[in-house]
Amino acid sequence: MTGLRQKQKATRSRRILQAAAQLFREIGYGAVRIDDIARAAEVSVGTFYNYFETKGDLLLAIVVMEVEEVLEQGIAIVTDPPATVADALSRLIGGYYDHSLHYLSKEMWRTALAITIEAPATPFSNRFTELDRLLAEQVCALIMALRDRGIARPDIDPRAMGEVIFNNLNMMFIEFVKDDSMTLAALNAAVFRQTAPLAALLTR
Amino acid sequence: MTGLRQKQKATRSRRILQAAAQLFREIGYGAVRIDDIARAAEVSVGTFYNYFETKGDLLLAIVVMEVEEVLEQGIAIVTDPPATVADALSRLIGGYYDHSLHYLSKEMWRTALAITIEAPATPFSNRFTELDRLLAEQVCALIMALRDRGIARPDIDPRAMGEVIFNNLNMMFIEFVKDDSMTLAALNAAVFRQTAPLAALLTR
DNA sequence: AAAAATAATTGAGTTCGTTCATTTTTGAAG
DNA sequence: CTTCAAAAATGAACGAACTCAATTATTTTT
Repeated sequence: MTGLRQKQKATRSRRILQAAAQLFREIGYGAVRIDDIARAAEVSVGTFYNYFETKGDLLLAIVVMEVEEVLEQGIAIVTDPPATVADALSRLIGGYYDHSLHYLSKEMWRTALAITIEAPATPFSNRFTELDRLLAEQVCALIMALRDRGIARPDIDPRAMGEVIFNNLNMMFIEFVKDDSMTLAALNAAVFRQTAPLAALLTR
Repeated sequence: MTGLRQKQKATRSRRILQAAAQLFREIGYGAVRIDDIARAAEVSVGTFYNYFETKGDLLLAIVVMEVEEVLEQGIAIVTDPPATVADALSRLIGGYYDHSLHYLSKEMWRTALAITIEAPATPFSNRFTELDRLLAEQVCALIMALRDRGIARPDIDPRAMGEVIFNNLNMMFIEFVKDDSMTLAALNAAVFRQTAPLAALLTR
């Protein structure tokens, strides 16, 4: 039962997401009106709000897909990490960063990050926060893997170190999206400069 | 020349700021309309916009005053730091945190932080970003002071360490204001747990 | 197959931040 | 003291996100 309805719901949800993602990239999140999205997705404004709580929650739905891919991609590095602490961290962090502008503009990231702070209780905001936690856990898992292989010192606290390193890379990502003129290369270099001394301390 | 005008400008600016600060705390930033602020400050809505670019920029003006006090307060600790790395960091960071809710609610912080990410180019947003940089520098200065006194190891990179520790405390503060149920004690404990292992590595 | 119940769609209306053409106030010059 | 130019104040009008009462589509019941 509920065959046609469910199918229509899925179709409409997809159409709204796709239309919005394209418009956000093309003319910018701020310049897109709900009316534009509704028209492009061939639904009414009222229907839009049956599918997403707010304009911002729709943006977060798009961002969440991106972060899910990043998380997936990181698994490989944790499973089979590079041979030094500095290399392993650089690879994981660089992977996160390089993926970040694949589907999203800096403006989209700025808005998304702002929303997760300001309105942390919508469905997709919750999901985003959850994904952030999983990313932090992934960094911890990498450090634990390095310790288990004898690459990192045995007497460190992988959770504390992982969280600190993750919070640093996260904050630096915020700096990056705040500044339209900052390149990915500059971001990677800045974070490497910060993380390398820590990696040295962590090394056996 | 321009005696009365300058005086009136200062008076009005102060009245708007005070009225807004009180209303924001009493009924919440989101619930306050520009009209409420204008009425409470006895100016028109149009005049409000002669003094502040946006509602958010007014909020940032209030937040900036708070951060300026925090920065001031930190100087004493850098000048005469506690005798261990862990203590020194705890005192400085705890000082920041304990001050944070003196004039501002968590909701005000959430909105302010969101705005500095989303709209980083207004006058007070620029000032806030500048203050953030100065806070990071203060943490670096503390580590440098500890190194100079022989409390921290001489072979560390104080700038890299300071930035990482600051970014961590900043990110944790964001987590704190996102969660209305999280106490200051819980925040301090969480950051201590993260920072203490680092402090141990930094210790001579 | 018709009727009743349930779910989903719709777009005009509401709210609130922001703008701007007009009016009022202030300071300087004659 | 009067006149004039510049600065500041004003509030009605605008735009865009979001709401909700009425309508339409789908599913279930008889």
